[in-house]
Amino acid sequence: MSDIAKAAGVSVATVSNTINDTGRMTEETKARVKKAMQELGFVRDYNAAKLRSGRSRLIGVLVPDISVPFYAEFCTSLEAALSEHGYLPVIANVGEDTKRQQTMLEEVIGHGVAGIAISPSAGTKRSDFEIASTRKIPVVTFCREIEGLAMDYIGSNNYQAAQLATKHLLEQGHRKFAMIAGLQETMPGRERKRGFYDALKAAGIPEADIHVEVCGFDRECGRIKAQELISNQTEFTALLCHNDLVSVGAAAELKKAGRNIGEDLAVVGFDNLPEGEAWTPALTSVESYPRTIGKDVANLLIKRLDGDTAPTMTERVEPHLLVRDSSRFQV
Amino acid sequence: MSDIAKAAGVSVATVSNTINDTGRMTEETKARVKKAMQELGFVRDYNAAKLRSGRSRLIGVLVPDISVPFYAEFCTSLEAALSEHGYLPVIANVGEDTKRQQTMLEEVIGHGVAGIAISPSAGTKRSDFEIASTRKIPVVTFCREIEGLAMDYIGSNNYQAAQLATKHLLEQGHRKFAMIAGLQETMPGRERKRGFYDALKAAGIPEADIHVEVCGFDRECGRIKAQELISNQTEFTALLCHNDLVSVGAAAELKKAGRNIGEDLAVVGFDNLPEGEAWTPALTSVESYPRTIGKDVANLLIKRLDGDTAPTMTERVEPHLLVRDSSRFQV
DNA sequence: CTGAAAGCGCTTACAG
DNA sequence: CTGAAAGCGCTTACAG
Repeated sequence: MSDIAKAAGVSVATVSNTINDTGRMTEETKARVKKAMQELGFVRDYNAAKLRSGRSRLIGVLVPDISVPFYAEFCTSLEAALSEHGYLPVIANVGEDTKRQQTMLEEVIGHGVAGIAISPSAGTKRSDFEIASTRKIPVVTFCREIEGLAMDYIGSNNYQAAQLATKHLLEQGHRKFAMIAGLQETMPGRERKRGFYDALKAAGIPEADIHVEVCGFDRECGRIKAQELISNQTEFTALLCHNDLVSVGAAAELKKAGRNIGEDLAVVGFDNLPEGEAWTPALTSVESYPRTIGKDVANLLIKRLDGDTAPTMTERVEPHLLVRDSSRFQV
Repeated sequence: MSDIAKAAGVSVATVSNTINDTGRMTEETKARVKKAMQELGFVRDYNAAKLRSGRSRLIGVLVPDISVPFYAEFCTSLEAALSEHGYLPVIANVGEDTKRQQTMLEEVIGHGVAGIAISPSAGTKRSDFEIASTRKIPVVTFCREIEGLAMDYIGSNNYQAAQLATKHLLEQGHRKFAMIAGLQETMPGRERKRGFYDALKAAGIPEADIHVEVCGFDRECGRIKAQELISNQTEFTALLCHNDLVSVGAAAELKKAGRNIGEDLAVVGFDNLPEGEAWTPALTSVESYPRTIGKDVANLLIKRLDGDTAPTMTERVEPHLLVRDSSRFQV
């Protein structure tokens, strides 16, 4: 910076003022400085700036696994919104591990991020974020709502999503239900199951006709749980799965076992993955809008960084049911 | 750091030496310092460290779009390998825009990254990387090989992949071919087309029985080009598509038009997307190993950062054909 | 084995 | 409107 100050015949303070456009100098001076920057190929050092000013343009993003389509979509949308405001994401995959989450939180703070977006691992406690709050680094949580955390949160309304799906199945005339629910240690796992259950109870479906299996989040566990349903000869005409990955796995097993999906068996999932739509029959799904969530998380974070001190907010994005051939028929 | 020096009754130099484990002090001193760090909740400031030492633990990652499954897988694997060595990725989506690529390159360098992994946009020139080479920041390119760039490159062997797929189709007895090729401004677009074409010429297939359409990379353009093939009444029993997204789009149109995929028409794609496998019939695909590429890029970058000055290297990961129902039949 | 001090590249009161 | 100087939190020769 002193090089370019020399070249332009001004002081370094003037160079800094030009870069940050504090508007304290004449257009003529600015132009001269900018010309020198061009010629010398100047690239501002954000690190040094942050060291002095305390302000940073990096945002820490902690997700379980960015290769999961939901998070990939989320990150793309978050990155786009951040970059519009001059911010850049530092992304870390933390899996389902609170230890690693703590390490990466520290790591990302060590790198001087201005704010943090995090989908907290199951078992996260309020105190895990002390390291950020001490430093007044705003944190926005998403997707995994943790009870009693009292922090900014944006995610889809999982309870409502499950109710939508279940009511649809009831409307199609189903009376015997099964669900392959996700990990009950996570909020989406619990909420989707609760929505399913509540909708059935409200419709007067007896316990005996509601069967729930619990598993993880992938195709493989859909397959395994479907096999169990088959070998236990559980009776059901409607199957709700925690997400479309589980749906695809379960549907494949059920098809193999001779069930006609879309004719005598309805299968419904969540998250609207292309994979479910590509299936034959196309699988009904509840869209949960990862792109909306990504954009909203970015904007909330930026608002907080701009000094917004409005009370902690919780936003639950409204889901949308996409009825496809796997559940369109009437029983 | 001076606080913890005071607490431990040592100088800041000793604290720094403890953190960086330069091994210059007694275990006893180290223990005392570490205790003070714990108690005061010390988090090292990488920015300040980088400012003084010039060393950084951030890696810039520039991809077209992280929500494309191939790149999502790539990034997960890259991140895992980087984080094993204490590095963290700063990720930017640059689309297909060399202007934005230049901006983000500068941005990422401004944030003090130690190295850069980039899938260069079509039209990237050697001089676009001057900004990095001037600063001696190692750059590893991937997926998009740019001719005459003379830089480290890791990607899949697209030519070989297309040959694998085409030879398979020849072996199944096909004699009339169509291809929906990807953008010819990109190396994968050109190489997959060239591999297809060369394999057919080598087998003595006449020009008249080779039909090539060129489009983008998504389902929609697969759909559009398939419609064109149908309305032009192009004759073919084997269709090769630039990737599985295109395959799915094209296959859907062809099915609608009454073609029996897997019986009188073979469809083959690339990248082994779950979506293609979920299709009925399951679509044959060539796996191109994004996770291997991600890991290798990370390791090469780290080698370069460790001072490896071996000549520029090019690695082309060998592809693998996955034959599924869409092309298993004999003509 | 440990400490005092300079300096990395910026920003920011403060003075003029 | 512009400049001189201090200081952000580290690392690193250098001295002891």
